[in-house]
Amino acid sequence: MEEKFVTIKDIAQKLGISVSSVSRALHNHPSISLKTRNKVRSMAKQLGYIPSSPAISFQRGKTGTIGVIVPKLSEPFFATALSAIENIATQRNYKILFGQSLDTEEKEKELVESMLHHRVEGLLISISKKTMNYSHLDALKRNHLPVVYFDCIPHQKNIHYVVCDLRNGTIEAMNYLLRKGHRTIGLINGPPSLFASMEREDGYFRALTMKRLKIDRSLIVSSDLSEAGTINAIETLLAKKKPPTAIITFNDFTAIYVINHLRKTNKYKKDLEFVSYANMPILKFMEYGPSASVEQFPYRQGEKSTEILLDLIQQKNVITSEPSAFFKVYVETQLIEKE
Amino acid sequence: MEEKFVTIKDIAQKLGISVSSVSRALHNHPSISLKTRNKVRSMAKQLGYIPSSPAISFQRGKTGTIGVIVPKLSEPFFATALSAIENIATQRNYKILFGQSLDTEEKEKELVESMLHHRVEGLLISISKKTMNYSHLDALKRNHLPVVYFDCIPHQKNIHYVVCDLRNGTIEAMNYLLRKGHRTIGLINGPPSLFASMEREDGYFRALTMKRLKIDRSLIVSSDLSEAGTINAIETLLAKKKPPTAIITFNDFTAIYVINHLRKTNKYKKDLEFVSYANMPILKFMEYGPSASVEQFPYRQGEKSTEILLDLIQQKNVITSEPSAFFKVYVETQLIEKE
DNA sequence: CTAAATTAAGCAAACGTTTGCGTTGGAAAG
DNA sequence: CTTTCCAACGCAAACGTTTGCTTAATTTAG
Repeated sequence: MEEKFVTIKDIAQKLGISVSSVSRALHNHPSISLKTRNKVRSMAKQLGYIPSSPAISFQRGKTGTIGVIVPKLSEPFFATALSAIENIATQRNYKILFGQSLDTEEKEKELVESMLHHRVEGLLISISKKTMNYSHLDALKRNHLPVVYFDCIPHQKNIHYVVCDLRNGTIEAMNYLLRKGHRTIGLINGPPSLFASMEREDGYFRALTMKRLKIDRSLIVSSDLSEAGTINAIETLLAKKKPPTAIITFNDFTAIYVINHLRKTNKYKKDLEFVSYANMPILKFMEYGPSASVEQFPYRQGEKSTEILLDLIQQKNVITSEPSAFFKVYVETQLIEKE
Repeated sequence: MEEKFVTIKDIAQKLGISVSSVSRALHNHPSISLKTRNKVRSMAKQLGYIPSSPAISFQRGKTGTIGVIVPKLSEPFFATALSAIENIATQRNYKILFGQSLDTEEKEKELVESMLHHRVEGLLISISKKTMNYSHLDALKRNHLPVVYFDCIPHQKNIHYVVCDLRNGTIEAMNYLLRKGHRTIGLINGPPSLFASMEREDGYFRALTMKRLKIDRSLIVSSDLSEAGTINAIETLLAKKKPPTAIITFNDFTAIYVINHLRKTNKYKKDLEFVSYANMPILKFMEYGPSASVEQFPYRQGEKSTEILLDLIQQKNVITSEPSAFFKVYVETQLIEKE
């Protein structure tokens, strides 16, 4: 009744040969005759032998797994990214150990530790938005573990990362609105602490500077990205003596919150235009939504970061005296206009 | 330069004591004096010791991981479910090994095998929609691996599963439409091979039977769930001499495809009512969408199935002669009406 | 003051697999 | 008939950790 897994030892015993021969037979080692090889194979099948990855990992010192840490999987961006990560990893015979930080520094720390315990061969991280202290990430460097950050990256030197070029994305978005004649453009940004917020703001300024237009800082308001916080933000903007005629919002949902609020309070005007980020697929079916959205290609980001990570792992397995170069990949955004 | 992980052997050597003492010291074993215990702890910290999970897993024959296989993570349902799975698993000190079948039987087979290799202690599977042959699942039974299926389950006896009660969900949806006066209700279903399709159909019939209304089988059409296939389906329905006044669609996206198509071809009528399944959060912000949607609680399904699985794993570790009972959990759906 | 009990530690086996090296037996070469 | 060579296989160590059993030193009891 007590089920135990069959080992090569069992096969060896049944066949009256040594374990090393069994091991070699299963790996098609040339020094094993075809006859025994076949005997071993059929006995393995008969007994239902399943090789033990833990034992193999242990003995070779390699686990064949990479760790992935994201804030929250229920965010479509990360779900899509993880989907891509799994695809690439599987293609290259790696398995995924997965964890979510839920945007807390503590859980992120625990996860990183746990990944180290499990001897993942590399780590893909999109860091928590609340992470201020990077000491747990330093531990990774000490252990020379290949790490690639994506989307949400720490403010550190000498790291590999893959991100969207949101600054340029924002410039594109601004140019789109400027081209359509808007001259008073609002920006409902995320929390100022976020790197993503800084990039949007930066792009916003750049676009105006490039066109030699003057900058009104009060057109930038910050939201905590909740529905209530966003409604607050839009009210602030519209209360201005000269309210914006177009607004860039932190993401699609932010835009939708705003538009929904305006419609409910009868303040909605068809000529108030919105541009947001993320380009959710559902967007093109929405009657009242942003007229354009900045596509961030989560799938590509996942793919690219995984490829880099796996390359780094491979590279690590060959001796090299070269000082390592650091990859900084910027995935081009694309402004998707609603037909 | 060649970084090797510090082992308890290293600690033992530095301190001139045995490895067993180090191991016990780190586990606060009573037969180790406080003095050596402290010496060991500080030396471990100083050398940067990180316990090797692979070694521990190997030696104890337990990996502390569960496997999760879903068709596609980019589907929000599975992303949300996996999010819940990870939460529960982490709470109970289990790690997640993750893979996607991409709705192909072959990949699913490979994944199941790989999970067996990795000696996961249990498996959570939502099977591929194209899986017809269950031989790879039988292998799991042979190895007495606890398995809980969720959402998409195989047509087999003696398995544990967690699903939504879509039959009742459909009855609820039907009653909602009947209450609103509709008497000719269409059903755009998914592929007939899907269990989920059968349940919808079953509920559809039941609802009509319960109200002693007559059944018109031609009001049920099947779609491959692509946009084109769905458009085909709606056209079939509307071409009838007595077209439906309300339609239940396989999911939210199906409904949206249909509505979008009707609006584009100027066939949209306000009184043609839609009810769908999934209740995507964005739905309540859509001007033209289903007027109600069947919430399937992916998060709860993920939670529940993980809890059951972990309980099964624990149970397995205590000797029991009782024949195992099989859990069949039906998560109640809820019809969410648009305000 | 000896015997028993207790405390603190060490020894060694075990987990499943891989792999360098050693050992056979027989065939080919001399 | 030796010697050499090769094919085919076995031996044993190693990977890092845990744990049952043993041992040594110290304390307590009688």
